[in-house]
Order: sequence, then structure tokens, then C-alpha cells
Amino acid sequence: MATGASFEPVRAVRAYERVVEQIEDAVLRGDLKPGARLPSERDLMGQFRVSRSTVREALRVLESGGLLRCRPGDPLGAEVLTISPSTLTRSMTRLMHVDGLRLVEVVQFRMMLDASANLLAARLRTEEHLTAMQAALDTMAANVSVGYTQFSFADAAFHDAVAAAAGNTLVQVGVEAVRGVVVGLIAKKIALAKDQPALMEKSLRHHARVLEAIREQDGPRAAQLARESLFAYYADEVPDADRERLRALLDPVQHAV
Amino acid sequence: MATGASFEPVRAVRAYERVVEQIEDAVLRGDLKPGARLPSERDLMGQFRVSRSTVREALRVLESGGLLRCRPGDPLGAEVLTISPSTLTRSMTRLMHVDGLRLVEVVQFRMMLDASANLLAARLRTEEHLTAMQAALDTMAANVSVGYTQFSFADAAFHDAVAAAAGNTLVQVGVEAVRGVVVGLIAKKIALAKDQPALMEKSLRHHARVLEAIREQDGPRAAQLARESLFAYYADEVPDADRERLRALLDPVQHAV
DNA sequence: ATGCATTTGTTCGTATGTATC
DNA sequence: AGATACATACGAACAAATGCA
Repeated sequence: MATGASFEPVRAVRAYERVVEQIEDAVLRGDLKPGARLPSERDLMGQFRVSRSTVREALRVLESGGLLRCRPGDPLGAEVLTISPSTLTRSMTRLMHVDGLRLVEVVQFRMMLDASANLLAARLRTEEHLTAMQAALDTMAANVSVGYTQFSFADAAFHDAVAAAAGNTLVQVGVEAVRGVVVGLIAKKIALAKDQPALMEKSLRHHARVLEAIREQDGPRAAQLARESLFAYYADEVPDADRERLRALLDPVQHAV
Repeated sequence: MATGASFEPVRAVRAYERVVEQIEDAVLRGDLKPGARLPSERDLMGQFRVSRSTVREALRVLESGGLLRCRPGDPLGAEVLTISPSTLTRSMTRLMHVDGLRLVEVVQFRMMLDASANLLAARLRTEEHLTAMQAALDTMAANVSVGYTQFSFADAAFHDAVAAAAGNTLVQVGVEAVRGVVVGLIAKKIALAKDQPALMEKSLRHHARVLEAIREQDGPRAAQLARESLFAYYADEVPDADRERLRALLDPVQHAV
């Protein structure tokens, strides 16, 4: 060590990554606003001094990242899109599908997210939010006799309305993603259940109580309702050894003593 | 409408997307476990019946998504990676740079995650976890005089140890991702700060109190400590209008009355 | 430790269907 | 409706890098 400087290992950065980087930076800097069009692929290969394939690989990456939309034969070039949380949802969903992830972890996570969403929603909701939640609840009630899939859609709409009232994009996409994973994990259990209407009625009553708590701006009760009902729904589905891990989140105050 | 069936518009799905879809599904199904290798690009173009360029575009997308790692000249083929929160961090970072996502939302989300992680850790920690946290804390203390970057690494190690004690992969990666975003946002603020050592000392004291609460298995106190310290750190950084949104999460019990 | 076979990174040329003017 | 420019997709080729005998 003749010098005091510390060197870091350099990883070979490929050509297409440099192209992605430059375009992404331009978008993030606001140099390329949503709706703007990129030059044609041939122009780009001239500007970046790389081959057509390299440009295309970069465009595919940016397209799959949700920053661009490319259409075949569009003389205007690729369109810059407004950044959306769709990729965040995909990342979260992927993360939750990873093997070795057990149901208890997903349910735990959902207990945290739903409770926080309800807490925030109770504190920050407006009248518009309340009417949206009520509408979703009415749809749920109407769909009990229709079928579980329709009921499930209305259920998702209710949770979405709550997350919207909470006013946090991360909570919103998190709730959406984790809910999708959970229902995916127990879908066949529901399909095999003898008395689906009873399950839906039970779910309906719980959602009504949540809405009531949010309407009365009772955040802690809304949060606790989320934790309790999720525990009640899924405690039987997890192994005995894991049930304690769910209970650890159930009522924080209990553990204070 | 001669038929009762309802048709949906089909969007032209490109060849590389089909390839991405198939490989991604195989990984998510667990058919391709981390560490497994993909066939060579020439084999893949044979199996998918597409050209090499198409295969490469798909591989680039999967690589940028963090599912694969490709190396030039590797006869073993692309390696399937373990899902990491890096892409989640990137998505969140992008979302924030476009001001669709504000600092208040990220701090809110971190308050939720850190509080829950501390709560679970206090309830479920073992002696091994405690020694790991203590070791990270000692490293933080030793690095106060060294520099902020080293201190920050030890800080991350502490939070990682707490998340590990919580025993939930989703919490772990979530904490890591959101922490990365937050420190990235206020990095220059720290760099410009007059008295970095004072900030580090303050942070050190806070972490020591958290460890104490976790050691005593006082979950609610550990959770509240996380919320309070994050609020104290970042309340000044958010606009006045947003501060109320942070306070809504600060002490849930207060809002009960 | 050396060389060899294989693979990836990159480039170029070409044919085909498509969107815009 | 036609012409033009474009993206999609294919295939071949060369250099650099890797793993294995």
C-alpha cells in the first residue's frame, strides 16, 4: 500500500448499461419529460456510437422498467412515460414469491401494513374517502350471493380505498401486493371451503367494523381490527410453531407488561 | 354480438416478452432455484425457436431485474440469483425522483417498518441476536471518530441484525430498501452538516436505547423509540403541511382519545 | 501453469410488417 | 391510397473472456 487511497473493485460495465444509465438519468433529471419522444434507434446508435442491438437491449430494459413505451413502426420514436408504481408492485410480488418464504411471514407483513394503513386512514380520511369505502362495502354485500371472485374484487377495492385514504403510495402498493400474494397462497383453500357464503358474511362484518372505526377516526381500533381479523383468518393455516410469531404482532400493548 | 363471449383487445406481445415470461415463471415456481444455471444462449434460441438477439434482449431484461447474472464467456451459462431488494430500492428511488413520491411517504413507511421490526425483535430475539446487535453497536461507537461512511455501514449492520431477529424476510428487505432510499435522499444534508460527530453521537445513543428495550423484551417501547427518533430526525426535512402526516403515526395511543 | 473449446459481448446486414404523413 | 421511415426479428461474424483438461 504505497498510497493512502483505497481502491474499489471495478465491475465490467457493459455497453447497454451505459446507454440505459444515460437515458434513465435524462428522464430522472427531467431533461426528458413524460410524453417526449426518443430519437429513432438508428439515431441513437449514432449518438451513443454503439450497434443497433446494443441500443435495442437498452430500450428493452427501459421498457420493462416502465420508463418507455416502444411501438413497432412508430416514426415518432419511443415515448417517455410517467413513472408509475407498477414496477414496484412487480418487485414486491416477486420478492414475496421467493421460495422459502413462508405463509407466516406474508401474513405478518400484511398485519403490519393493513394495521398501519387503517391507522393512517382513520386519522386522515376525508368524506370522499368514506363514500368510496362505503361504496366498496356495498358492492361486497351485493356480491355475497354472486360468487367469491366478484366478492374478492370488491374486497380489493375496499382495501384500495383505505390505502388511498392513508395517502401513502408505498403503503398502497404494499397492501395491494401482499394481499395478492396471500390470496394466491390460500386460493385453493377457499375454493374447497364448504360454506363460502359464511366466510364472505364474516369478512363483510369485519370490513363494516373497520369502516366504522375509520369513520369515527379511531385509528388504534381500526389498526387492532386489522391485526385481529387477519390472525383469526390465518392462524389455522400456519404451523403451530409459527402461530406464536403471529401472536407477537397481535396486541403490542399486552407484551408491555 | 352473436356470441355471449366477451373479447378483450389483444396487445401485440413481442417475442422477447414471451421468453422473459417463461424464464421468470420458472424462477418464481421454484423450478429454477438460486445458483442454478441457464442453458447457453444458443441452446435457448433453439428451445424458444427465436433468434439470438431476441434471447439476449430477454436476458438483459431479466438481468436488469436482478433475477440473473450473466458473465462474458461463462460456459456454465447465466446464473439464477436469489431475489434481492436491490430492484425494489431502484424502483422506489426512481419513484421519488419524479416527485410522485414525497419524502414524507418514505419516512412514514420507514417508521412503520422499523417500529414493527423492533417490536418483533424484542419479542423473538435470542442471545445470538443480542450479541450481533451489540457487536454492530460497538462498531458504530468505534467509527464515530473514523468517518460517516464507516459509521453508516455499522448503522446498516445494526438494523440488519434487528431485522434478522424479527425473523421476517419481507421486513428485512423492506427495511433495507427504504433505509437505502432515505439515506440517499439526505446524504448531502449530512455531508454539509457542521457537526457530524454530534449527529453520530446522537444516533448512537438512540440505537443503544433501542437495544436496551429489545434486550428487556419491551416491544412497544422499542417500537415507539423507532417512531420517535425517525420523526425527530426527519421532521425538519418535510414541508410543514406534511409534518402532520408523520405525527399521525407517531403515537397511535394519543389519537385514541 | 498452458492451451483449447465454448460462451458471451458486440457489430453488421437483411427481410418483413407497421404507423405516420 | 401511396410513399416513407420505422421497429421487429433473423442470421452471421469477430473479439474477448471464461472454465476445463
